[in-house]
Amino acid sequence: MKNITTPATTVERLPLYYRYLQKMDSQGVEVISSKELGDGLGIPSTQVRKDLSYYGEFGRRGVGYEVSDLMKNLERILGLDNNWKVVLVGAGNLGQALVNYGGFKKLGLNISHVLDIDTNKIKSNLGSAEVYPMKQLRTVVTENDIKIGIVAVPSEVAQQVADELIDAGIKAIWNFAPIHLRVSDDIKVRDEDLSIGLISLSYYLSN
Amino acid sequence: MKNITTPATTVERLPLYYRYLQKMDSQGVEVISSKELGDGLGIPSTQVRKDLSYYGEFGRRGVGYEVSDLMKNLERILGLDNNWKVVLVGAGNLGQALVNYGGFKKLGLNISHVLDIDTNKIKSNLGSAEVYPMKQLRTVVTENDIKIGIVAVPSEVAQQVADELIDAGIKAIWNFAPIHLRVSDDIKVRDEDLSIGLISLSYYLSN
DNA sequence: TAGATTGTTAATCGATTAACAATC
DNA sequence: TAGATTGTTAATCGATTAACAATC
Repeated sequence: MKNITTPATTVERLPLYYRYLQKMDSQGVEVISSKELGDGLGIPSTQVRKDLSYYGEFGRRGVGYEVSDLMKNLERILGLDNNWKVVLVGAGNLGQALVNYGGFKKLGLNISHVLDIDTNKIKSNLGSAEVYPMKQLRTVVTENDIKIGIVAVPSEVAQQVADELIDAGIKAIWNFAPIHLRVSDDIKVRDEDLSIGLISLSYYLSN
Repeated sequence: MKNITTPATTVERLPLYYRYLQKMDSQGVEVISSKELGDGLGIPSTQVRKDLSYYGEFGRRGVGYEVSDLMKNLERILGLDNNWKVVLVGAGNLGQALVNYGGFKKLGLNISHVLDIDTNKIKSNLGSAEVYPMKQLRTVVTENDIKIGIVAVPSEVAQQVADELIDAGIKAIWNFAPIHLRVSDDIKVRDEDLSIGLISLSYYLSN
């Protein structure tokens, strides 16, 4: 393993590997080859091996990868063993869907706190997350040492919410507002622009 | 304009251009340079020009791009003038959030029909979309000539739902289930795997 | 003409894939 | 040893960026 920078595309695939391993593990599979792993995800086996090689040598030649072992390694690599707390700002339709989305808990991630301007409007289907008014943003973030924030508010206020989150100590933002957030270099922003998916399908159907 | 295949990454950026132009247009801006457009989205001006150049020459040297003109061209390129009907399968939290997501209508796309196994469970906040039981999948798709389907059902049934949609005539699928759908080559699948976003933030915070 | 900005070429950078020695 | 599969190198492929002539 040389210390070359990992391609961004590799990072996107690691979660897929991890989740597929979870699935195989739950089915009692103990050893898996890069071919089997790749086939399950529509990814070439060469790419699976190459991706993993950025982080170490996890397999045995002639044999494959031990499922539980590779899972543990990926947990560490992806930082899932940190048990991050996550704060969600904006409890509209999308925000509520995210809180109730089952996929995160399995991954050691959970939306622990929810903020909204109108705490009354929030329906009670927010699972185990605690709900607070926007005013308490700073308190919630600092007292719980939260580093990850989700922005699910209207575009017009997204930049302001991001600024407040960063000011309170947030280091990574998952942004669902369809605007370009301006942040300093030490803050990681991940845009999840839902319109793009649907428009790109329209594009491919038309061309 | 030569006929080279357009990079997939370019297709992802076209919707961003289009939406930013809509915003500028609503603010009364009539002409915009690739620099201004790029700055608003965090994209280099060279890339903006290169992206557009795959489809034609839309600007005037020394001047820039006429906003309304470029918008019309992008509408055509993205196929937004087709006024696609879209069928959503799965009216859970996420499905409901998608139906109520305001961003699509502005783009000439709209979720016109919703399917779910349990029509009773569906709350009434599904806007103008019509709700049908799963049994009517084929009828809804064929009678309305729908080509785009959204899969927002649990992973266990996602492949089966996709198969049924394709069998009824759907050509493009927006898949929110975190599994790899197996489809023939003439079907376009766009995966929207929500876990990846959050996990990748965890990764970047840990490294 | 002087200044601005496009459209495009060529150079650079980054990601994927093929091939194969190493090794279980 | 024979068969299988990893880890890695080198070749290929694809995307971004710098530079600049064309032109308003």
